[in-house]
Amino acid sequence: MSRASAARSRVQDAAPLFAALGDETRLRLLFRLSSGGPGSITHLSADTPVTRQAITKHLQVLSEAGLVKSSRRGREHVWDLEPKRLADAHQYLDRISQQWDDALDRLKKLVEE
Amino acid sequence: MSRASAARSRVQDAAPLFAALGDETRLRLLFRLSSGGPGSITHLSADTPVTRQAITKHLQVLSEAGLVKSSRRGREHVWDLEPKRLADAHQYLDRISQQWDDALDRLKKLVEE
DNA sequence: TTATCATGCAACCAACGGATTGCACATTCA
DNA sequence: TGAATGTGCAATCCGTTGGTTGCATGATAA
Repeated sequence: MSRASAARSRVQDAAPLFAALGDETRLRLLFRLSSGGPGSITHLSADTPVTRQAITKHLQVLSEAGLVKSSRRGREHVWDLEPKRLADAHQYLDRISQQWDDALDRLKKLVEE
Repeated sequence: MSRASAARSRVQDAAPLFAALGDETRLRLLFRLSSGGPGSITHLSADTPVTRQAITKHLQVLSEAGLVKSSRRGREHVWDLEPKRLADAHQYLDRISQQWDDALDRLKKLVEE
C-alpha cells in the first residue's frame, strides 16, 4: 500500500475519531474513565453539570467512535475505555504528527537554502 | 502545577483543537498543506469538490484553532501550516496518549492480579 | 410482591456547522 | 483605463448536535 493511499484511507477514519474527541464533555468523560476507572451511567453523570441523558448520548458517540465499550452487569451498564481502539487512536496521532514533522523538515530546508 | 489541574486546564484547549481536526475536508486541507506546501485559497479549493467559500470557512476554523496562518501577498492570501501550534498540538496528543497509557497499565495490573 | 433504582426511548428545542449563491471590493495586467 | 482575477461579506438553507423533559421498562432488594 502506497503512502498516499494509506493517508487517504486514513482521513476518513481519523475525522470521526477526532470529532468524537472534539467536545469538552466527552474529553472529560474520557479523562474520568482513564483516571477513575469504569463506571455506570448514573455514576459517570454524577460528577457533571449535565443530565444523565446527555451523558448517555455522549457515551453513545464515544462508543460509535470505538473509544469506549459497555458491558452489562445486572441492571447496570458499565462503561470503560476500549484498549484496542485507544491503540489505534494513538497510531493515527503518531502518523499525522510524523507527516507534520516531515512538513516542518521541508520548511526548514527551504528556509536554509 | 499538579497533574490534575494541568489536565483540567488542557481539556478546554484540546477540545476545540480536536474539533478542528474532526472534519474530513479540513484534514485533507492539512494533508494538502503538509505535502504540497502553502497555497492561496483558489489554489487550495481547486482540488476539492466544494466551493471556494467553503474552503475559506474551513481555513478560518483551522486558523482559529491556530493550526494554519495566512499572509498577504499582493491580492492573494497564502495559507500555510503554523509550526508553533503544530508543536503544541503534538504535545497535547502526547500527554493525552500518556494518560491513556497509564490507564492501560492500571488495567493490565488489574487483570493480572 | 412491591417499592426502588438504573436505564432506555421518544419528542422536542435552540444553536451550530457545513455548504451554497450573489454581489461587492481590491489588485493586477494588458 | 478597463477587463480579468482573487477575496471578502452577507444572507440563506438544511442537517446535525448538545441538551432537556417525561414516561416506560427492567432488574433488585427488602
